[in-house]
Amino acid sequence: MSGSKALGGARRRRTRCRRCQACMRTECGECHFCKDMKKFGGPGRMKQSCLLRQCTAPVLPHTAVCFSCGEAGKEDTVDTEEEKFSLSLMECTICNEIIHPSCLKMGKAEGIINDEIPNCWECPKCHKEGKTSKDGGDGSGKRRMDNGEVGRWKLTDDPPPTKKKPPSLEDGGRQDGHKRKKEKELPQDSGPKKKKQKPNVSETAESNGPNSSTGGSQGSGGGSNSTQSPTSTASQDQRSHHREKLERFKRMCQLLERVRESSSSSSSSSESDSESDSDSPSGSDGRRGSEPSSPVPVAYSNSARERNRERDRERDRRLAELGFSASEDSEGSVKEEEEEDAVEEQVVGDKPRRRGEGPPRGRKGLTTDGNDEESGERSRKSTPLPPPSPLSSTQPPPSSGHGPSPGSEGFSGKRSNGSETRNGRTRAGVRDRETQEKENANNSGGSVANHRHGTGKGNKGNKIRNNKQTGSQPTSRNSSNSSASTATTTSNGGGGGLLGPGSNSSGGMSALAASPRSQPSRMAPRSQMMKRSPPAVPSPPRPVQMERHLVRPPPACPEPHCLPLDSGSSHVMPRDVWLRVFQHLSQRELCVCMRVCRTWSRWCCDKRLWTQIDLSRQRSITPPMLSGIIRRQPVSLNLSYTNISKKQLMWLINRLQGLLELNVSGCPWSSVSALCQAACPCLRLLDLSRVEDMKDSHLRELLAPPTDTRTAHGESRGGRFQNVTELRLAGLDLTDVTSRLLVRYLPHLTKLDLSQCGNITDQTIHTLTSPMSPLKDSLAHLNLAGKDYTVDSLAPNTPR
DNA sequence: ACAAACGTTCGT
DNA sequence: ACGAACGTTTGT
Repeated sequence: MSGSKALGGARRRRTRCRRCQACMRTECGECHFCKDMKKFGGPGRMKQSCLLRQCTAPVLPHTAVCFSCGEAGKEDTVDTEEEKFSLSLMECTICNEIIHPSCLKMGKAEGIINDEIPNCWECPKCHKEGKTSKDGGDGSGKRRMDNGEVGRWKLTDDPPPTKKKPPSLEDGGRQDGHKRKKEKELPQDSGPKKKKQKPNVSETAESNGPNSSTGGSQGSGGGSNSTQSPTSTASQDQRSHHREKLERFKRMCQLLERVRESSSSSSSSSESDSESDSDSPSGSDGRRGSEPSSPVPVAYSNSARERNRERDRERDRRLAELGFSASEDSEGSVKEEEEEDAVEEQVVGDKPRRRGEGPPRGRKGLTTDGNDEESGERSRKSTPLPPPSPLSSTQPPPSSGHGPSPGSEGFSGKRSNGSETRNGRTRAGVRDRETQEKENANNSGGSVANHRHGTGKGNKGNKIRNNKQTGSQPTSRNSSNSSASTATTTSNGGGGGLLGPGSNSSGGMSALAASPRSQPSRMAPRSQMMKRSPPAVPSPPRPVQMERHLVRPPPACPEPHCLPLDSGSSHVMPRDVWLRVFQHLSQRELCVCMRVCRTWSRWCCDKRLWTQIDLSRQRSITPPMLSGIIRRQPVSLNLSYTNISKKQLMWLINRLQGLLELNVSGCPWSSVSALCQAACPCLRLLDLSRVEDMKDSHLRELLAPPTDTRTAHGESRGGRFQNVTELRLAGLDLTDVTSRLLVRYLPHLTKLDLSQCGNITDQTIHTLTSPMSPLKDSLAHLNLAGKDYTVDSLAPNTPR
């Protein structure tokens, strides 16, 4: 049973935070999982939560307790972030142990905090041993997941498979025996419980496992000897488990995408933030504090006691090994940052790092996310996405956006959340800053990874540094990474989480912001990261698939209001003034600025500076670019003449619920068709000019409401883009059929561009201006250039 | 005790 | 690699 526990404690499954937007949302009733629910008329076999309700910051259950002292998280009892961090329960992604940083003998500073998930880190012990997620130390050579992903966050890992139990249940209910049952369970039918072959193994494992494993060698990884074989089996298993988790996430993400349509109501993006709830866990804290020592987890039922004993023993051993002690903290240890920072900072002059407390703690930061993700993606797989490409292309430097609050509609809401997120993050976030920063950095770097973590392989050594760097100054990190220190990291993800694969990544960044050209490198990614706060995203471990990653928009975290100088004083120009200056810079230039110093990096991520993102004519749209876009949550996105794939576009659109303007002109219909499965409730401007192979039928698919009525949730009836007021269809091979579609599905159209549409005739004009047309009054601008029309047709209502 | 839903395993 | 199924864990 508890096999899993081998590690630290039992592995605890995480539960929803209940605070993030996703958690607060209602079931869509349309996704696969909802449809499976009995409440929606399904069989109830899948037992999965609605795709739109996937918690972005799953927390440790209230029953989770410290492996060392057996008590729950107590962060609520203290005020400072540091203390909160020390008293909160942290779950190691590698060994799965859940412990109070303050109960570690080793310096807690050595741990690498994973911002993406609350209360998640790579414990000092594992970190020290080099176990990274990936590499693991485990020695494993084992399989681990392959990717290394492992590292990332896992929610829980252990497979508890153990339990066997067949009790059984429900089955009866199940009617049917689904296949599985049949097979395994056959014997009993009713009972079905499936599986569990493991019993044998597992049992042994469990029973023994723990012992053996734990005791034996590993101790889960973690602890015990990691050195030794840390995980040998256990670790491996765990990893695999991790992997699975990750995969799940991916799936979810994918599903989300698919589902999205329906979801119109809420958007994914928004979620982002909120989650952090960092505390959530904390919330949990409250939980029991009881259990003194017995670490044993609740869960185990059966042999629990015995196990417990064993566990205790193991625990002790492990602790001993680890050097845990009941209370020591060692915060002190931090040190490191310096190096890293040094580089970057020097460059700029920023110095900020310490803001927090002396030792930087925070590592994390989410900062990286975007990058991380990206990198992660790449590194890991690339499958889905197109290969990273060099951004180089020509691209116009976009002008910077400025719109003040633009994003508003969509975003605002979301963003606001973002802030929450922070809060949530608090843990992370807060800590971050202080303590965590360092850690974060790691994370971030790594974080980016969580997923990355694993990836981070390279990191290990660097981790801290990187992390810190990243964490602390996201942006800078990039630079640093790329440039300086980094090299090392860079290679893998190390450094990068950010960039990930070196070249690409850099490219990515640049792409986003600047586009390829010159700056090749660095910047971009991180910039977004800056935000640091957003913790949790469930990021999919996997690198590649974009889908999985949930890229959260940068939280609006509190930013420094002044620019600290080396002298210790602050620059005379306050943030507001600097922002005014930044508003006059192009995206590319902003990217450059972000590399200057941590403070600038953060300032340059101000949403107001990125309301418009122009990636037109970029040869390739890379994962980093995509996540960079998501993080910035632009109000206006120009993807014209890019080779963005359908999958990428779908991924993007589903995460930009606040997008007001979208330009996909010149893109192939095969990609643009992604919009047929998306929900863009806020979209006001859609530019479909010169979309390759676009026909009337395609436009119908695009504008018509989702077939699913259900999905429609109401709005849809008006059509997927019913709120679009400006539509550009220049240069398309459309016929008069189109006009009927417009009249029917775009009732609020005020500007229409039909220039260079050779097959449009007077009929279109008549349709648009007929008494029955809602457009006869609303349409204020109509461009029919490049076409011959009769004066008469234009005469009537249509304003021209 | 129950509903929800997490994490794992199985079948394709 | 995916998606489905389902045991088990969590929170009420």
